Amino acid sequence: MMKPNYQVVLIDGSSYLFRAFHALPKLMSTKGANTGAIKGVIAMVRKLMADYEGSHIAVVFDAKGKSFRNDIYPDYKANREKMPDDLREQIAPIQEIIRMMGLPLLIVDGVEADDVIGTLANQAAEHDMNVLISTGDKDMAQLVGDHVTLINTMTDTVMDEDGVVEKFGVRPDQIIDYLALVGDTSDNIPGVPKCGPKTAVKWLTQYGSLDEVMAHADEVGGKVGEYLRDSLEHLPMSYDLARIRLDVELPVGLAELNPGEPDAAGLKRTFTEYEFKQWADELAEDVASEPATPSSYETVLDEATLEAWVETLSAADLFAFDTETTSLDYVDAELVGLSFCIEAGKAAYVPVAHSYDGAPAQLSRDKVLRALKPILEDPAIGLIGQNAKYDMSVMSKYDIELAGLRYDTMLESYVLNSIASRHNLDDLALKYLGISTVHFEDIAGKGAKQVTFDQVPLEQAGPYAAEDADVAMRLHEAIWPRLSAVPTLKSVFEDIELPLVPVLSRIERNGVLLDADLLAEQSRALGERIDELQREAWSIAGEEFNLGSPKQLQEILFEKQGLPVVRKTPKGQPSTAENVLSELALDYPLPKVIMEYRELSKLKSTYTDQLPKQIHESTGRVHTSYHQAVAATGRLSSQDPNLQNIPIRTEEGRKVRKAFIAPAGYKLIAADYSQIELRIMAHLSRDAGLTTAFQEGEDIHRATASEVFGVSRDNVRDFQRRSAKAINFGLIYGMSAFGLSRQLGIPRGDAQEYIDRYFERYPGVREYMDSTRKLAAEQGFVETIFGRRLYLPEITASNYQRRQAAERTAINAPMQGSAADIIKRAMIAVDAWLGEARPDARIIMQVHDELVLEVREDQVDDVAAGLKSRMASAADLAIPLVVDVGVGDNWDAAH
DNA sequence: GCCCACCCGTAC
DNA sequence: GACGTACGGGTGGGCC
Repeated sequence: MMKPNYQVVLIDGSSYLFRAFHALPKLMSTKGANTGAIKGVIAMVRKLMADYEGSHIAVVFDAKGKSFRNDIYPDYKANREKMPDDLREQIAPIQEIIRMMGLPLLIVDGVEADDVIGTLANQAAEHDMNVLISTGDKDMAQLVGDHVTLINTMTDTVMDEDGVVEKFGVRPDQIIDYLALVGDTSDNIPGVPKCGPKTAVKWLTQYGSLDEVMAHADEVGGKVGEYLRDSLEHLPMSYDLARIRLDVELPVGLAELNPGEPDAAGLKRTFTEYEFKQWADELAEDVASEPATPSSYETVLDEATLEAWVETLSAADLFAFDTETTSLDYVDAELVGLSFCIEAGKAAYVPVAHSYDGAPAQLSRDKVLRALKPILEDPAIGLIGQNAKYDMSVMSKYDIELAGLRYDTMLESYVLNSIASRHNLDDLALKYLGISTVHFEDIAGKGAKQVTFDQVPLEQAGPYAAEDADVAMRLHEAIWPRLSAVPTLKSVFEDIELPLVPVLSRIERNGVLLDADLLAEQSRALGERIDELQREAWSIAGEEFNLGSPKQLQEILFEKQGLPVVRKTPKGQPSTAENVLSELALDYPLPKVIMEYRELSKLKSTYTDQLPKQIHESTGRVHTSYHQAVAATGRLSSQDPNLQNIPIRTEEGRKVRKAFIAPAGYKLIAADYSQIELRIMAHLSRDAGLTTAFQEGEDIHRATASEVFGVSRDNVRDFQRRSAKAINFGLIYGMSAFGLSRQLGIPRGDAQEYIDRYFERYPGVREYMDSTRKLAAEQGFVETIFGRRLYLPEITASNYQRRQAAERTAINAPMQGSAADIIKRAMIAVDAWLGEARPDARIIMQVHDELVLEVREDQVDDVAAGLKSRMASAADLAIPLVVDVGVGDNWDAAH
């Protein structure tokens, strides 16, 4: 597409400031300066300068302090949160750099950036000049017209008049009306309640303008019609607030908005200071910036082309690889096509099973796989994937074991910064490459209309699939240098996360055998008891209601029966949570019934009803998905079904585990780390008392109770041990006296006393906690024993609550994360040991501190011993790691 | 019927 | 509000 000629380019610096800050990864220079937003904003400005060289150009920022809109409406932007400090400190450097780049920088008191841009655009349009406004702010759509176009430089999307209609459903000249009706929570502009985008468009389409909508307010039916009539009074004000001014007084004219000579030395100094190495280097060598790599995507339909690609890939050291299939579920997924990228911009899609009407002839799947198998199974040819576990699982169905996996961009992003973003391809592409990719839903549809990939026409499927591989390649190139620059992160990636991928793929594919008949019987029994409880509850309440509805229950308990409100939910509703009910149960009959009802209906709906449905017909087993890039601390998570929250604490719940069984001739072995997080706390803090207790193999809660309550080990009472246990767990979670008092049902003062005495007896722990908080605040992250990082952007938040939450995470993450690192290392070691030498023993589950294996009976002793020793030696700590091992015909029995 | 927020509860 | 990390079911409201 030809770029129209824009004589004027106006950049909305303020809108990008916030978006860059929130959307891009937080960066910090080694001197501790936050630089993520600086880099993001400057990158965009540079790009615009390069793309529109020769135009009048200006960068506009909001002025500090209030604008004229506050005079119209004192609450304008009133509920906006204070700007985070780590963003505020980046504003001055950004503006300084823009000045040094020689760009006109406009900040006008009393008005906002929007109004300055509106005024300049208006002046330019009057002179028949074409204006490009670079902004991330949707409100600017009202300025679009013959001469004015918007571009979002973060997503590279351009919006002209048709684009506005497409995005909003109304014309640019209706945007102010639209904004007035919808309102804006972030600016605190009131609209019409319950009137969202859809309703606003409907009205404006029908009546044409806000004035006409207001004139016909009486015709609008329903609840929302009432709201509209209630809003008539303030709507003109909302319109006025949303309206960008086109006539503000400016200190400079259009003609003066020309780029001047950049201050190269200043830029070099500044870029170096903030460690924007590439930009600094460019200045030195004065190298013209490289043009973006043009993309060349190919859809492979004939043997000769396939052969050419086979040759290229065979000779490659590294290429990116992706599969397209019929399902997100790796068990059911059938291969539809494969894509490869040999270098950024150069990729191919090989379709093998597109079967829509009129699909062109494709190479047969067998033939293609036969040609590719030697490449994919060659450990010397490196592969880059994005969530490669999925591709690995799919390919294994076709008897191809991916052998050369070197990089997985999802895991690279996760290890680099686990919380900065979601780690899917589309989000990463936007974040690290600044490009908006074709989304699956764009070509396959969504909801009920979604089709499987084999039904997507090749014209769309080819570029989409090739792009996936291309983007994986580019992402790797963008992320890896940053990841490998930190040795501990590089090692977490290379020694833990990447080797874990094939292990997890195997565990998932192994699956777990369930006794469906037993679960059905449990469901039946639970159903009976649930019916009884429901009748009982109705009889006590004197009316029928839905026991599963907290809303209805709250009415019955607190309004009709007049029970005291113990605690409220965050939304201000009287809480009916378990601990509230158990308190009320002391004095009233209904809560106890509800409690049992809740317990049993949870078991039935979540477990005994649900699990049998998840058994795959093809394997007769359930196959969970372990997610490796979800939990911020480094833990795995498990989904569809979640096998990491199967009940164990109550007798009733525990029965579910009897349905997790070993096949005939096999046993289950369950091995779990004993007190691993407390042991890690002992290791990290090197507290003498704690260390000794573990070294001598004491019951740690008993030992703690003995210290805290000043009694001998033999005289620890039951409640003392229970309290000590609560303290120990609380420590891991960064607990407060309030939390402990609530947990134990004791006065807060007593809880504080326990905590004080704990720290007296274990001073090393207190020092560790203090230094961890301090270090977290200084460096902005905490680390596990193996150097995995968790960033804590809110550790310096001015909001007390948020800061406290970040501090608790800072305490918890090194322990939880180190435990995760350790069991991951153990999984890799155990998997390697089992390898091909022990085909009748396999890992089938991981539950954070526990591994479950399925082992042929005659090998149980050997495997149990090997498992135990490998888990125990997965880390070398100051105290021993203890592993408890159990064997049984089912998971319950194996404990 | 689909989507989402909310409440609640399960695990470690 | 007050103890960290997850996943998921049911309800109920809004929307199409």
